[in-house]
Amino acid sequence: MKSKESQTVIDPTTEEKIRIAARKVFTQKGYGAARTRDIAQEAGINIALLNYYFRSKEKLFEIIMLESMQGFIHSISGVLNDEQTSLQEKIQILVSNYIDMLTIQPNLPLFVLSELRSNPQELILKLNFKEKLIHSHFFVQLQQAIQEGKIPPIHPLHFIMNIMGMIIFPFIGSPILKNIGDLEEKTFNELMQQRKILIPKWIEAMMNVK
Amino acid sequence: MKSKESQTVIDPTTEEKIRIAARKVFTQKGYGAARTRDIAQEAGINIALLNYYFRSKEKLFEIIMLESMQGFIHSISGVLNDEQTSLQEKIQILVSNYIDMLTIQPNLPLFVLSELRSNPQELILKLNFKEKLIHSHFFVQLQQAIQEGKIPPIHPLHFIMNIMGMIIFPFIGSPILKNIGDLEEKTFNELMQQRKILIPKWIEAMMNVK
DNA sequence: GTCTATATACGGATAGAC
DNA sequence: GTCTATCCGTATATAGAC
Repeated sequence: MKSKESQTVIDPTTEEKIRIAARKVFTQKGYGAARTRDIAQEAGINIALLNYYFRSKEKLFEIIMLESMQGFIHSISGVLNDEQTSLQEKIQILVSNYIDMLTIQPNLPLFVLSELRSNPQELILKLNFKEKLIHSHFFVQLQQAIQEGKIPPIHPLHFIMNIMGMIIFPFIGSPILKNIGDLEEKTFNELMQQRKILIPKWIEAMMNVK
Repeated sequence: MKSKESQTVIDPTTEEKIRIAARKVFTQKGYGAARTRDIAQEAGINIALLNYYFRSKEKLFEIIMLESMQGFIHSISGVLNDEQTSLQEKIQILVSNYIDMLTIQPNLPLFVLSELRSNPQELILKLNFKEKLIHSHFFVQLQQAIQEGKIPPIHPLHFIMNIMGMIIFPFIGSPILKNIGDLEEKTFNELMQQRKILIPKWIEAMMNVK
């Protein structure tokens, strides 16, 4: 007789099948446009069962959203808090990991950012994004570099905006960018791979601008 | 007796009131989550009248979307095709104009980019984005600079991505960024004003990276 | 746990009076 | 042109059988 543990490896639980389907549909369409019918169909079950497990579309959504963001935060907080690496090394690793993640889940940023606008405070506060970043080793190093005059004395948020913008924007804007550059999915991904090396160099160059 | 022309100045036509309301609601919520009831209420009229003028939610949406994107394209194509300005000058003006526009309409990019994902081909092709950019004086200058070795020989799209990312991302990510940086609307906008000067410098620095 | 059938609510659109 | 009242399809959620 199978234990619940082994089932999760061999064959997804019904609950997991729903989770997976929900993540897919929600990230593609957003909360408002997603239909529980689509999720149920994608999971190979029916709406009644979906509600049996998750009570409502809204509850299901909250769980998926929280999971997505926690997964993201978890994946970067290790890098941000590694006391053995320099600022430059952290940026390199961050850029590389992030681009790999987005190559697999290119719709995630637009989904998260869209929903954050509707829900503003709640989720952001719950995840305590701010404290996690500000108290990270990365942020300390960044401020230190500014104080030591190694980096121009501008608001540290400018650097965060630039790094995130250069990494995330291509994925958010991919429909336009692919059109402009006549790119297939494959070529687009090759450009993203190039950016793993290029972005850290660009950021370094920026940091020397006075 | 007022002519229709003078009415549009003194007091918006009903049709215009609906347009304005629709733009507001659509950009805030996206097509799927926007309710015609909300639009009607925002415009101070009722659904019947909305359908009287625009036949359906979908038709109204198409008009708003087209207007938004045409307005945007029109506002930058002048800059991109000014044969009197250098590449650097174009970037300066572009960044400045763009940031001013987004300060007024901060929700526009997320709206457009979200909808483009659902509708992929249709709108992008209709607007002929690609041809307009590729045949612009800006793009010619960019490629020329690469050929002359003034800029590293990477895909020109990388620069487009960087410029757009640095300008647009802060607005798209503003809920998170404001939270991280403990920023009020006013302080956020001050940072955006700073970026009008900073971004062109950063781009110049990047372009010298080999 | 999982299904079918159904209640209930909501949203877009129209009919028809003024 | 503008309104009120209403229709009808669709979406979420639940009841109840298996």
